[in-house]
Order: sequence, then C-alpha cells, then structure tokens
Amino acid sequence: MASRTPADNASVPPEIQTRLEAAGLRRTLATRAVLGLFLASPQGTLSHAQALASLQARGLDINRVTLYRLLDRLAACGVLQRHADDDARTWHYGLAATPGDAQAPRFECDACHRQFRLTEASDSTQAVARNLFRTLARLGHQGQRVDLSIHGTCAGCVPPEPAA
Amino acid sequence: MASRTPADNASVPPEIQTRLEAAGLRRTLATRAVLGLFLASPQGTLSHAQALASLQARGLDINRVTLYRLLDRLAACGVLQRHADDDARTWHYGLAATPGDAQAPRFECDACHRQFRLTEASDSTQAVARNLFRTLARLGHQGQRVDLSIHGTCAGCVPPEPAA
DNA sequence: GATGTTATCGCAACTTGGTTGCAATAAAGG
DNA sequence: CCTTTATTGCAACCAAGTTGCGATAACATC
Repeated sequence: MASRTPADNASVPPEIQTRLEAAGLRRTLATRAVLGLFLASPQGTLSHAQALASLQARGLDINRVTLYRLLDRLAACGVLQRHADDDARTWHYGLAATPGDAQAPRFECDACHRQFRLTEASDSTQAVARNLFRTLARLGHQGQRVDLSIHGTCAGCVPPEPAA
Repeated sequence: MASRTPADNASVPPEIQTRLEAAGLRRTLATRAVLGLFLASPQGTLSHAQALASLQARGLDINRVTLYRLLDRLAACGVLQRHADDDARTWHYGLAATPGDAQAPRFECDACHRQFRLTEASDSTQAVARNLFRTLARLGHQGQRVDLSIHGTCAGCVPPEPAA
C-alpha cells in the first residue's frame, strides 16, 4: 500500500494528533483514512455504515469489525463523539468539540436521516448549558454534557413547495 | 382476570383517553397496565425492558413482543414519546407533552442509565427552541422538535463525597 | 345475550447493528 | 534486525427489535 494521499498526514490538526498519541493509537492506513473522512466535513456525522461505504467508495476495503473498533477507539480517546441516532438503532460519529467548547446543536433529518451540527447556533447551546448546570447543581445531579438536538426536515428534503 | 385495580379506569386523564379512542386503540388489560406505569411517575421514562420488569413485578405476565407493539402503538398515537438511549442501543418511552407545550429537558444518568425530565428547567427548552427555529428557518431547514438532553450522574449515583 | 368484525395477543422464527475470541499482521521503539 | 504491542480479519456470537400467523378477546350490532 505505497499510495498515500499527500493530504493524509498534513491534514491532521495538531490538536487531534496530540490526542491520538496520548492514547497510544498507531497511525495506520485505516486510522488516517477514517480521520480524513471526518475532517473532510467537520460539521457532518457518519454512521458506521455510512463511513464504511465512503471508505469503500474510495477503494479502501476495511473490515466492518475493524471499523467498529476504530470508531470506538477514536471516540474513546476523545477525537470523535458518538451518539445514538433517534430513529434507527445505530450510532453516529462526528468530530468532538475541543474541550470546554460547547457542541453546536445537532440537526437530525427525519427524512434522509443525515445529521450535522448547526454551528450557526452554537451560542444557543452555551447559553442553555450554563442555565441547566445551575439548575442541576441545585437538585444534586452532576451535569456533564448538554446535548441539543433538533428533529425536522433538512433543506434538501423539504418538498419543493408544490404550489402551496 | 376479574381483578381490576380500582385506579385502572379512573386514573386515565381524559386528554389521553381521547387520543386512545381517536386512534381506535382498545382498552385491554395490558394497555391500562402500561399506561398506569407511566402515569404513576409522569416525569419518568422507561425502556422496554424496564417496563416489562415492572409489569412482571406487579404479577402481570405480558409477552415481550406484545409489549413492544403496545409501546409502539402508544407512541404512534401520541400518548408516549420514544427516544433512543444514548448509551445502550435501546429506546426509552415517556409520556408525551401536550401538543404545543415544549418538553422539559431530559436527564440521562450515565451511571444507572435512568432517565427523567427536568420540569424545573422546562423554560430553558422553550427559550432555546424559539431561537433555534428562527435560525433553522433562515437556513431552509424545517425544525419539528427540539430535544434537550443532559448527560451526567444523577443525585442517587453521585459518589457520597469521600472526604474530598 | 348471540354474533360478526377487527384489534390485540402470544409464540416461534428472523433481521440487524454491534461485540467477542483468537490467530495473524504490522507499527513503533530499540 | 528484533521485540513489543496495537491493530486487523475472520467467524461465531449476542441482544434488541421485528415479522408472520393462528388464536383471543374488545367492541359494535343485532
């Protein structure tokens, strides 16, 4: 496997590189390919199946179990963040926010099942999170992470307004 | 099965009763029992497994498939609302909010996996929802439902502060 | 109260997304 | 080059949820 996209190494931000090393992850072909997948669209999230398909589309033939484990590893070391899809019984992975930086709200399209983050509204999360944590503390619970998700129909799936 | 708790009928709020009838659901023993389960703690949510256990604890021996279908039905007619648990690959069911009334944020304990709504903070949802829907509209997406969830450790699971 | 219609029940078999055990590879580090 | 140890691939496995279908039991009508 001598062919290596020039971007493979260059495109991994130091931020992420650090976490990979800290966790003792090795830079295998699969790791770089998967990471590249997510870095290509930082806002997006991918299910295991979607990621597998994308990889295969690029000619990479990774075993499904391997991908499961790789995604797990990346999530475990804080590079990716995983959360359940509300409709299918699957998990979606997306780049995790840098620590301290609240995640932007997630949009889940009920039609095409795609998910992505609404960076345009990341301040909503921040504001609401602060409030919530206060309330939680008062009740004796320990809040760790606020997850704001919106279900609806994404712009691509909205019916083209059939002469309403 | 002649024994019927006195509360069985009386406790079903007309609001819910209406939806059941509208959907043509029959008032079977199972329906009432399950409904009673949720009405007993309106804030709480139950997974299929938890609900099944509770029913069995009360001496009701309902088939697991039947319960799956019943929960589905109740969710379909808008009495219950279901959403994925972020950790296990399961669904949790809880009483749906009356239409128009935004759902209170959901707390998911990462330790005991219990979930419940924070009615104390339902205004957070309302506020953030209004904002989000505006932003969404601007981007061409159609928001339908805002789901605000917090992960953390619930009061019951927080370690008893071992002489920090 | 007898009767027909149709939702619901229970069982068994099946599907799906994900996991585990283990032997074979291959990055890192010397 | 050699050792250590993370990673890979395969096959078997698991758990949550679904489907098909005959048997029941609500509900409406007579």
